[in-house]
Amino acid sequence: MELATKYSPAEVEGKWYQYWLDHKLFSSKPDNREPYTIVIPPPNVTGVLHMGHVLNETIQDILVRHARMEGKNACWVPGTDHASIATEAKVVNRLAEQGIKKTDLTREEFLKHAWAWTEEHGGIILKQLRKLGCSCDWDRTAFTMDEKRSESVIKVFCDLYRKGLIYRGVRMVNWDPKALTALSDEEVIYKEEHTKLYYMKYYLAPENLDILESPERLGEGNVVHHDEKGYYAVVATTRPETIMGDVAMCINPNDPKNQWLKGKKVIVPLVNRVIPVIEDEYVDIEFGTGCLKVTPAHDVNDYMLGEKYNLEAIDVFNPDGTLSEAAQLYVGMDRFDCRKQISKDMVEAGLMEKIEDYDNKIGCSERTGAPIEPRLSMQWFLKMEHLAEIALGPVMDDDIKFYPAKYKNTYRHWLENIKDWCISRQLWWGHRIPAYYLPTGGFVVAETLEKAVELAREKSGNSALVAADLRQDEDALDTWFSSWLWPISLFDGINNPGNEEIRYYYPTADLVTGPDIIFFWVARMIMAGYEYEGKMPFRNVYFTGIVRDKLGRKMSKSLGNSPDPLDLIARFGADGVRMGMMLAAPAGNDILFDEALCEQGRNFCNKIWNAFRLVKGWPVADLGQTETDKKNIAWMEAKIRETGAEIEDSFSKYRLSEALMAAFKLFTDEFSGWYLEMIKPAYQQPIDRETLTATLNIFETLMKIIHPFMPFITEELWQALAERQEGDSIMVHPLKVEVPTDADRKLLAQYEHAKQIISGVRAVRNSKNIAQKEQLTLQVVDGEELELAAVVTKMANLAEIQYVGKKGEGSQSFLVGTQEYAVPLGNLIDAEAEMQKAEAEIKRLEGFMMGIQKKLSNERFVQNAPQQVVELERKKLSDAESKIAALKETLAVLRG
RNA sequence: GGGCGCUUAGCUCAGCUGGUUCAGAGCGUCUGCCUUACAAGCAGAGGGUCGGCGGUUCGAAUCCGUCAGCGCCCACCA
Repeated sequence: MELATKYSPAEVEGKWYQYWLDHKLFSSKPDNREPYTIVIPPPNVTGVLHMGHVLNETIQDILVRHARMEGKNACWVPGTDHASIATEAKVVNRLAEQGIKKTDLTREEFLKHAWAWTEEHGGIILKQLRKLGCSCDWDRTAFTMDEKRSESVIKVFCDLYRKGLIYRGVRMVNWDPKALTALSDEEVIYKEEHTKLYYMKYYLAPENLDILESPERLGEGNVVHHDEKGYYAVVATTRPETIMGDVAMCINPNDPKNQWLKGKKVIVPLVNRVIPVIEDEYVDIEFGTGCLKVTPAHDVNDYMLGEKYNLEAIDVFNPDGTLSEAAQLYVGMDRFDCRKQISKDMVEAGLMEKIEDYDNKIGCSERTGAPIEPRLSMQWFLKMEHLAEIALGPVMDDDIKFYPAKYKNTYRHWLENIKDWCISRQLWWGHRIPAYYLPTGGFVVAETLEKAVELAREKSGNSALVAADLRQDEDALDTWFSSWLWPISLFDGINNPGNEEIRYYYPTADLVTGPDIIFFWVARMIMAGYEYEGKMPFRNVYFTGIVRDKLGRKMSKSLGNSPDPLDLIARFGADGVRMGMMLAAPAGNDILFDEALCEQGRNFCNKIWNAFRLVKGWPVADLGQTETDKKNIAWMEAKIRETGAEIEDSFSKYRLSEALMAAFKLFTDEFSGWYLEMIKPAYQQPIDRETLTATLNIFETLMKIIHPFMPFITEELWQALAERQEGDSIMVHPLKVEVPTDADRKLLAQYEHAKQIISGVRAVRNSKNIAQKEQLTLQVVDGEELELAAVVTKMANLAEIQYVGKKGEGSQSFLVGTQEYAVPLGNLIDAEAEMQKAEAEIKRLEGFMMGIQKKLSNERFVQNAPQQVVELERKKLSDAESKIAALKETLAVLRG
């Protein structure tokens, strides 16, 4: 069999993925093995694969495949999220392109379009995951809006309603004027913006003017403004367009500047409405002028004041952010246009005291980016107190472990300050709220229309009531109201409590996700988990970082710095991309992604490939095995146990990049660089059968170790290493994890010493420009016989090893530990340079010794430090002494 | 305004509860090699007073304080 010198992933990856699918190798059914479960964070159904997914899904696949190689029953459940607001926005946009307005459609018509869009684009991303090698159990593919999941959501809503945890009411919510829906607090992101602070004049009402005939009588500290038109207070605001909704002015009762305003009335500029001055300590005396305009309909704090002082709320905006009839002025104008206009009008009318630059934080919709409008509206809420309570302890007590643990703080802070969750959205794409309004007023909540009718009859006492009399709530539920059930609903635990699957797979093992959705999703899944299963939804949460480019910038379409994952896979292979991504991904940090890392991944594949070519290319013969090769094999096996233990340790800490690096070095350095070179037969000479067999076994073990990271090439080579049955796969042959023994450690140390001798000889070669082919002599100076003489001879290409009392003239020496070795080179030696080197080294060692001597002569050190440490220092000292002695001898020889 | 985290080689990072010659790894760089597995490779080498200052200690990259720079999260100052 002729093999190409370069590995070509394209020919290999598709073939094996199909093979895995054909033989259902990712499929999982409950059995008596230990389960290992991961539920995928469902990507948006209409999304496409980006680098963030590559990171996230690669990590999950590594964990799943690793568990599978441990012999666990690994189950990775895939699926997609309906992403209500994002998808609805996309559908609305597409309809707009066709000249169709959403408002022209009925709910049913719109949903038809939305489903069509979902069918068309849905699942693309799942197909892309296959290119990456993800070993999901595709038969379990779910969708947050499929039948089972929808049923679960509705059931949970009804249950929470009956428990009294869900209520409906008019509240101040975050309104997205672009998407025309309410949002939860978590969907609002704050952006720093340069805005203006407007100082507006609120004239004193005429009936109060008499009191101010002699303002100086009001006492010290009052700041009273007046101009030709009269006396006025100044209000600073960032939102002049809301003055039409002003119903009061508020001052702090302890504010000396504004004592004169107590009990007075002022006139809203332009609007000319007379409003009272109220007093509340909420007002910050230092900010602006200490006068606050109160607009209960358009600010959360003003709303609170309104509640407290029983003020009217005048809503001056339409849902889309234009001025409403209630505003009376600027009706129909957009809120931001209105701001400009009103500012201009007030300046012209002499009602503006001044305008200052001001940096402000503006709340914006996470999805549409539109600035949020605080708005009073009727919404559905979920009470969070109880749920927060049951979700806090398990994380703080590490029943659920967070990696990195620092997110525990974030989590706690959120839960301890949690507010009720606004779960209704004024959208059509989503789970429709199962509340039904009665013709006579009031509503019932029920899983089905039939049940609703029943309840409605009871409630109204009208037994003639039929389905057509009921009107279902128009709103849909927040997407996260379905996502939070995901680990349960995937195993149908809501509809079918205690079924075999939920009992077997739940709690799941690991959740891999970004810290940006810790509140949206992670925390809420924990709540739902304890509320509905009485157990955690997952035992560990691995928070990934954000994928950035190598300059540390976030990847974004506008910057054009986000590579297309499929393109990367085409160029480097999926294994190469997976490795590149993982090398860049230390746990918990942001990922600075660089294509060069995929190159390293590709190169590693090539390395593995060529090692395979070498081993497979050797002719075999029954020659009998040498003792040296037996020992070489034992060493390699010990090395595998040693590194294997390290890798397992890294896995247990979720330090996957470290595990991968260890596997990489094991294969490249130890196996390819040392072991294969040690056992390699001379050119065109056969290898003995025993050594070859052992080597193939070692190769197979290495493939298993690497498999979780690079599934394709390891399957390809595993299949080629021996005759395999159709349907067999590397992934159903678990890797036995063994622990290194004391004998292993002894052997490893022996080889380590030998490797250093070999490196020493190579360094001599390098410094003297001696060709690799030229055989050298090695002298062991005043030392014992080398245990691995044969290995050293072969690897360093020696003609002979001599044991000498003193090294001869014209040789270059080096130390391994305290043992001196020399390579005779005749006239190649530059005595002068050698002497200089030796002298420099002596000087360094003497300095080193002085430090230790100082330490050892310090009585407090000798007394206080552990005996072990003191001993070590003494050994360092004696080692240094003997090294210096050897070097001095070298000098003596060089001097002749 | 609160809270958290980070700063170690040119780059990206590891160094756990202070003590092995502890200052490390990968990549990059430099030098020499197209040595019949692999130039997508091999061999070798150079490179950091562990952000600054102060403290605790026999001993600090590691613990404490402080300053500087960077980042993240939370919060109703209009």
